[in-house]
Amino acid sequence: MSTTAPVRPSAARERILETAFALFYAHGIRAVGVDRIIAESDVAKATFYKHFPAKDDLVVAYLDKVDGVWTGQLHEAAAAAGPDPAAQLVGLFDALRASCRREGYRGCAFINAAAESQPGTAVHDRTVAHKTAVLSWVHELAERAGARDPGALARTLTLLLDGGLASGSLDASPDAPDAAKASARALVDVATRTDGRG
Amino acid sequence: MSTTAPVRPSAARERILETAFALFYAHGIRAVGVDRIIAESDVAKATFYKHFPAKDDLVVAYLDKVDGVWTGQLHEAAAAAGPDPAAQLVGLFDALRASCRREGYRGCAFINAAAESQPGTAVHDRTVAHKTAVLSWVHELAERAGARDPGALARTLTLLLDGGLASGSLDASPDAPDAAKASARALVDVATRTDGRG
DNA sequence: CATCAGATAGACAGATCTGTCTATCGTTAC
DNA sequence: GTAACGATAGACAGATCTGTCTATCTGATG
Repeated sequence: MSTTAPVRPSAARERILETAFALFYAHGIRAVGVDRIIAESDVAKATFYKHFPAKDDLVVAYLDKVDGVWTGQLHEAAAAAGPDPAAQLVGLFDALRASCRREGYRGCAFINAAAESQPGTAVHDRTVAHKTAVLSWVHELAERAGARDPGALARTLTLLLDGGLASGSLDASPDAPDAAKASARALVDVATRTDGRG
Repeated sequence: MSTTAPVRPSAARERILETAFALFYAHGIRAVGVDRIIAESDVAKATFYKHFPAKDDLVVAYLDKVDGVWTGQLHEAAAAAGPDPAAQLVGLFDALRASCRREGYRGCAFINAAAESQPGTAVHDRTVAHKTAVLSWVHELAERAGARDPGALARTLTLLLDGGLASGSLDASPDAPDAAKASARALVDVATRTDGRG
């Protein structure tokens, strides 16, 4: 029993973060007060402010958590497409489809957070950092796929991805992710063709 | 002088809407209180609530205004590309580039509003209505361009557009709109090619 | 047993938010 | 001139928000 003691990142903190994860995403950041998070995570107010001195600290931690989850899904979807980098560039769009189909889907948490924050703040910076990381990961994939212009291909694919994420919650029809994937396939194909007909 | 009397949509109302337009877009909807709008538009509180019984009514009017402006820019950019519908489908992306370059650009007002509202509310519905209208306009253009699958092409192009709008404010580099336009050209080309090689 | 860190409950302060209400002032129309 | 209307200034209510603080409890470690 005492074996797992050293690794205990505070159950209360974990509960707060879990509650914030659900509430911030479902209702927006400003719409959810710390009082509600405190109540729903069964935590004392002093405990909350001990772990997160200000609400924005919690928001950044929330974005860190979303980053971990979403990046993981992206990588898994890419890996599931097999070893070929070009196929992975297409396969990652399966993560988009899965997300959009999820109950309570409400768009990209980062774009949403950016909509509620100002440039120069820690929250906004965290959003930019996430988008930059995704772009550079796709870029690397595009390079390994042998794209003629990996930068342009990566840019286009992330645009499609962001568009799908953003409009996925504004659109009843579920064909947006499919359209995104189909276009991604066409664009990857054109960008990696070697016969010069691209 | 009495000639223009019948058409006087209240100067105070216009001032309120103008102020809301600037503040809501720059700071987000929840971040701007009605008190601030009242103060900066030099209007009495009773006047404000006479024209907009609740804040949400002003938000919807704000989105109406944005819709008018943005749709106009979109149509103008398309028209500037000439009479060919296929060229217009590509040309409309010039509106994206112009928007992203504008000082104080902070993404798509509709996506931002959706991030701060709940499905089922008037504000959220207004956002969906805008996106639907843009999609059907692009769809019509795609049909006139003779696309094999106008629905798929329209969907893809609006995804690119939304992606550009959403990430335009999260990205220091200004090449996103150019990449979107280049991809749009490639996709339109493939979708309207008649030699069956698409 | 003693100590100390982390958690708890909740009062409190100060700001801010939406929305209501009263009382007054000009201007226009009849 | 007078009635009606739009606008003004600003007090007010009631809720909610972030953040602080005190006092107490619990459980593990020395």
